[in-house]
Amino acid sequence: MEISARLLEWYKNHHRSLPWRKTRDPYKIWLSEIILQQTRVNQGLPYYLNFIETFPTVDDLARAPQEQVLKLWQGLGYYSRARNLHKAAQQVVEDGGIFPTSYKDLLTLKGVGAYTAAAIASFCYDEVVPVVDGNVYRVLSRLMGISSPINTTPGQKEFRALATMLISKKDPATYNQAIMEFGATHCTPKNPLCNSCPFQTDCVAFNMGKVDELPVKVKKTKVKNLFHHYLVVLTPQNKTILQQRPQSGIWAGLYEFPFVESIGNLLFHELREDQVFQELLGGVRFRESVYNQDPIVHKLSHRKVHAYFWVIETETEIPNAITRDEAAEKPVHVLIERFMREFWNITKE
DNA sequence: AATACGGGGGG
DNA sequence: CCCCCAGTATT
Repeated sequence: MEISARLLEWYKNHHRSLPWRKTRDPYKIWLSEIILQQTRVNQGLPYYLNFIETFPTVDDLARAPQEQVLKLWQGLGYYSRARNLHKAAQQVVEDGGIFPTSYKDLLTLKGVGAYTAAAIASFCYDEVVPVVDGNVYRVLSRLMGISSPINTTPGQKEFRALATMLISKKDPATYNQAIMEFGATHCTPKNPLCNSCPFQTDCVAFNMGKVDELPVKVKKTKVKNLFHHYLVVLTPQNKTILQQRPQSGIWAGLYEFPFVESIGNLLFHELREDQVFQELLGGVRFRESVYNQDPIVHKLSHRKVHAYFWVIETETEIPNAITRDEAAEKPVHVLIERFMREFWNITKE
């Protein structure tokens, strides 16, 4: 039997029931695909449900304030996805509220690349274009015994060509779902279920005992250390200060407490002399206390943030200070979210 | 062709 | 600790 036919047969018996598989609404498909970029189903699912409930249509999403979109995205990571999502919704609305209906046209949407365009085009419009995601690389590299690195241009070109040959022309939508689902739940990165695999006799990697060596990836992200000394201002009226991060770079556009960045550890008197501290609190009387003596380490794939939180209780009000409730409305990254949750529970009267 | 961009889960 | 995840945009 053809590869595609066996994949479809496997999928029929083993697929999970997921909300975005019950619809052909391009808005919902698109939203789910953006959320699922570099994100596992279990992590993305609650966000998907929340978005659909808050923004039932692309029009609702397009008209929302960007900050609301970011707030709903809070905790998911890769926040440019949320900004691009919002932008793309506005693109669609400006075009009359109808999504592009071809792979080529879908690529014009912000945040929609080769994978996502193929997913929407096949799922919604039965266009015969293969999805090539992490699952597909893994399944195909093992099945065919291909050791070309999956993160180089020649390697990706090779896998794309292969995927184009294998896709079912009769049912590209289900085929694309099937190969990804097979990679996600059966041909997994670690401990794949080879003993119950419909491709066992054909799988080159299995027959050569190289399942755990494929796919091949060539990279190593080096981690950069960052030291952030956050200034948690508390005024007599129990207000605090949040500031917005720049519109580019890590955590772009999210909010956090003002902070002093350093090369390593810092004593309070050094912190106090820093320009950031002076511009924020110069001339103000306060009482300081450190919230955490040891750094709170927040690890990302390419950063390791060593965070210290200093509580600065001022004797007078500070301009631009906001209430606790107002602060809770701002989109923040996970490091700040966790601190706020702990700290506000502690200081709750 | 490389690098930046989050956060969580599995082994 | 290291790897991976329904990738994309930018340099």
